[in-house]
Amino acid sequence: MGGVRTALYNYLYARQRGGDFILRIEDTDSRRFVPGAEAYIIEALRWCGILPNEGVDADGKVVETPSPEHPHAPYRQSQRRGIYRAYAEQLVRDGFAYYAFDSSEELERERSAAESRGETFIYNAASRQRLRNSLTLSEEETARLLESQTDWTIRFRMPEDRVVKMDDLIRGHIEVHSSTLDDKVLWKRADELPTYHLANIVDDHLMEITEVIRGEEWLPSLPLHYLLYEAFGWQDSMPRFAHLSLLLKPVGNGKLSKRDGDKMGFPVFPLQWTGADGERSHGYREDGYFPEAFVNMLAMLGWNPGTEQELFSLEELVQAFSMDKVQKAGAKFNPDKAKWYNKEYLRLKDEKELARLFLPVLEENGVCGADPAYVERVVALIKERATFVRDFWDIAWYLFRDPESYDEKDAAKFWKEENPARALELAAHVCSLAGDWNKERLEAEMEDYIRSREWPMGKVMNCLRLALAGRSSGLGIADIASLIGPEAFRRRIQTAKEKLG
RNA sequence: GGUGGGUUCGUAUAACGGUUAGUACUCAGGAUUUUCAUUCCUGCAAUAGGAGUUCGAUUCUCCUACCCACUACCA
Repeated sequence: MGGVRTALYNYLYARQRGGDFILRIEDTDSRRFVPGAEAYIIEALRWCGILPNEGVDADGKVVETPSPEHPHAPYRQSQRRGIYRAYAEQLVRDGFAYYAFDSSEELERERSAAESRGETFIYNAASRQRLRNSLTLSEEETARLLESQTDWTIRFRMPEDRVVKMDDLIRGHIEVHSSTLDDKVLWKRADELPTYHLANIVDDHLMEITEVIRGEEWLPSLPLHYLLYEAFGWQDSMPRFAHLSLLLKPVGNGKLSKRDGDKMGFPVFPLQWTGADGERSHGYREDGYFPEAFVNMLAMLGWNPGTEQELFSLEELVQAFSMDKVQKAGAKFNPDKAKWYNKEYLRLKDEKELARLFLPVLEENGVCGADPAYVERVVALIKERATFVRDFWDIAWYLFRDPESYDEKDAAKFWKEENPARALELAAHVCSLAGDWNKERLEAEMEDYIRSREWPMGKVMNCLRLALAGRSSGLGIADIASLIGPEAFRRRIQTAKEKLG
């Protein structure tokens, strides 16, 4: 959800300003490769209608070289691995980076040693002079190690005493002192791949990125990114940054996690996702949410239009979106509001579309070959009672099949005294009516019949509903009768007479 | 621990330094209805705490508290 929201804000911002929304896959950690993840992202964006107009192809085709449709190809960093090393070495040459030969074990030792002293180990100006790197080793030794070892890295040489001044589109001006930052690894010899920081800056530059809208977890890296643009001499074309607050769990503290959804019964993924462990997580799509509702809900989580309008189409969002209305604080996700949005969108849909979506649900429940026109009439009557299309069945199953049993509580409450007899008499009268069985006429006839006899309307009607629908709650009797028609009406009355007595 | 970010009803949010602090969701009542649902009406409920600036602070400044993120050869 958080990822979709970030993508959405990027999309809205880009489209509003006539820019391009580019999908780039940042897969520089070979150990964390997840099969199917990229295809999942593409499909999720497509379901949401948040379409990148440049980037990896939707069909997963591998684009190797730039072309008019793919001016900045390739778009997977794993396919771009060849370009990063030269940039990293340029920084070494210019004195902004250096080769580091410390093994993970050595660094681990440093960390635990610092911890036992109640301090935190930090690889920067304060410690790099006593560690094994090209700044402390001789030129010959460095050359030898570069040649003989395969696990060295290139680290950024964080300035010792600088105040890094930054601007964020959402948070305004921010300052951080460089002494609190560390010498981040930029490139790893072991897998010939850059880390996020290097790859991101190089690619953003090469791809002519003008705005970076990303999650708040990146804010602490922003000074490093500023310094990298500076070291490359690209500060004039540096993109503008906006750091979005996180999506928080509905109750308690902390960011939204997969667990929260499982526990409270709401999806946290746009689409159903099956992890490597075979565990399946719910998706908004599979749970019956409309993509428009999902997107609308996400848009309003951390942004507001400044008006009281709550329902926005994607196009309206493109028009209305503005970065200065984006909230700085994290937003707790509210599953009830998500449902409310779906309900609103459901009633906005026309009957034809809803009937089409209802058909498979009917088939699942053994109703095959339903007449589309009939289903449309049903849907028109019940759509305001539902949140999801799948609710239709619970609401209106008795418009497709005869009840086989009767709710015991309802029967005990209504099927007593002289009311059943009256209901049956009324039913007989209705059956005797010749001509058109339309709702208005049936309603008027029944009302007249009951009123002229001074019967209790509710009690009699509920007996009829019990006979027709198997329970006392539901649609109006005239609605039910006009829909199921005289034949089914007679049959159900007869069955009720036999079964309920 | 350090650094950075954040803080208005339970939740999402609104409010040129001047409002009875508004709206939506949820919840509770009521009206309408042949029941249920819808719809409509009403209600509950908030500026984290403390200083300061000001005639006046939700809004500006500082301190405190609390929350979050980061602090990897992950992104």
